[in-house]
Amino acid sequence: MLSLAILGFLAEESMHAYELRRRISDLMGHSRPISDGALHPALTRLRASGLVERVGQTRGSGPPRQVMSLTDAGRTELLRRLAEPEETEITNGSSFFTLLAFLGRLPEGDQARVLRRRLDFLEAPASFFYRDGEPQRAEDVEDRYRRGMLLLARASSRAERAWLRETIAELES
Amino acid sequence: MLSLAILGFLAEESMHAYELRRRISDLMGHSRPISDGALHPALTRLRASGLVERVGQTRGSGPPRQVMSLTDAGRTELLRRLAEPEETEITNGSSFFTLLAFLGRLPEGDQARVLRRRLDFLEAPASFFYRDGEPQRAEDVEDRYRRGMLLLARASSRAERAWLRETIAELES
DNA sequence: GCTAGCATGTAAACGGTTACATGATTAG
DNA sequence: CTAATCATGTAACCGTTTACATGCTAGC
Repeated sequence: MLSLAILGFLAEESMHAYELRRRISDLMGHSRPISDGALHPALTRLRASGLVERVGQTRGSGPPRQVMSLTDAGRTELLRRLAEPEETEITNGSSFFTLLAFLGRLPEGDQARVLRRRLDFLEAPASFFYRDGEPQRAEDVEDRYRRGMLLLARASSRAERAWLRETIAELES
Repeated sequence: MLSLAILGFLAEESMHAYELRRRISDLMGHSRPISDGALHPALTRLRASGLVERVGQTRGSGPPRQVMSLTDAGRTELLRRLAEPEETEITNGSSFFTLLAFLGRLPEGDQARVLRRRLDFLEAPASFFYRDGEPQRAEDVEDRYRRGMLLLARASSRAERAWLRETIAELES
């Protein structure tokens, strides 16, 4: 998920690790900035796989500013990961949102295919708060907070489904 | 987060690790069941801290069925963690939802205090998609998917804030 | 002169996933 | 009889957090 965000942002333009960290934090919004202990090792792994390159701009003293860029292999890998997301990247809300942020880089047909996978998942009965095959009715949940969770989760799901249908329709027109 | 869910469910009743796993998966809904490699070590840690006890029901052969129960220390710790959640448990949506599932165990005054913390967080300008101190307008976001993310995140936030205000008002009446 | 923000990195500890290993019980 | 589900656990691997360590630059 972090590596996808790195590839995605570097596809837009080359930048320092520090700038990358700022953008990734902005994207996730809410939760606190990702740590250096996550970012730097992730970049090291991506460099080791040949997906990311870096060029040091030496300064008078101290460590040189390192500009990170995507290699051709990195660009290919980004498109592959966007076009053929793993099951958990469809299933897990925050992973899917990371994917969405860069989906515009794909050809429109591929975009629609990914959106449809997410829609199918959200429409599947197993997806949300079913009990014995029947959708659980909010009134049947005694606890106020469990009821609240159910209502909020359903409202989000409904809004996302509406947006997905609309966007798929736009892409197909 | 996993340990909180374990303490919360065991406060309702004693049960096997297997049943615990089923309930935790149901609670999180969408994403796949938590793995044994997460659950068993978590239970071992909770036992080591004296928060959970287990009693083996020996069977003819094979490993005995282990019934897990909360100790008094475990009950105290659960209430403490619910009443004084850490910043990330307020900030991170899915952590907060785990907390919510067991919030009803707290005295109502404490419940309201926790809900207000979450509401304050959601109302803070830093919370969602601000740009240079100004709320970012959806029309200004060129990319269709970034715009969608913004709209969906705002809709969820609005719904949750409404529910929080309503619930806090109910608790205070 | 100092503080906040810019900038890069390492190491230990922690917790989760995946894979492995085993066996009982229940329903078709 | 056999597949699915119930049931418990370990070990290797992986990525994240937290803490540590360093130094530049711009504004007050």
